Amino acid sequence: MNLQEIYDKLFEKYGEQKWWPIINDCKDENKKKFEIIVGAILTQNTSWKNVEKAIKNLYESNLLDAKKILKEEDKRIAELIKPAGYYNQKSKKLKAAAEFFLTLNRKIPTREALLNLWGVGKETADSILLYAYNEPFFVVDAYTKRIFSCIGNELNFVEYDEWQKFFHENLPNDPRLFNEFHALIVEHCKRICLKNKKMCKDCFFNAIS
DNA sequence: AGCCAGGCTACCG
DNA sequence: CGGTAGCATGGC
Repeated sequence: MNLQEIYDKLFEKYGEQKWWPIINDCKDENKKKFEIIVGAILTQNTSWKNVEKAIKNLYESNLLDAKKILKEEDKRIAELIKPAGYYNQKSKKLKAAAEFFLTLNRKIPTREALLNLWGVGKETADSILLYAYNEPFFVVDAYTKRIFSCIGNELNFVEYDEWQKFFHENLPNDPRLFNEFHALIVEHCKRICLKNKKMCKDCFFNAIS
């Protein structure tokens, strides 16, 4: 199975995922981008359910806004994002990202600039580029590694960039496809491709790969 | 009760 | 350098 076939199977099974944004509708592109950046940071090693609560708290305190985040005290932000875990670190990360976002002045950030931000590593940088800016960067996370270590060509790259290169070289350069593909991978891993392998018997890739 | 979640940084040898 | 402890909540 090639990547396109794997994508088609997942899409057939789970359909369109519609990840972001969860609060702001599409009226204000700038706010939408910032919400996605906040989500990308808050979800680091954390279940999305908890992140949703944190984002909702920020929204209800009128803090889903770069300028307002910057002015607020770390302690207050930490309190609001508590459900997302690591709240002391993440409140600092949000401030660093808010400051960066404002200096962008509505331009698209480079991957290098994002990686220079404290609190942003490769996966978060690529998530921001792909989901907020619609730039064609394939997001590689623990789920991606788990599923592709198992199905298809049983990939076993070590470095993040090697994983990403494989997807970039074997898929059309289409951000919309990258976006949906990553979301579908996550969905399949939440339901079937578990760490404890308890659901492998129900994996529809078994019969194929 | 213990493991896991849409990682990253700092520090250690 | 490569490896790993620390960060922290909530769901199952």
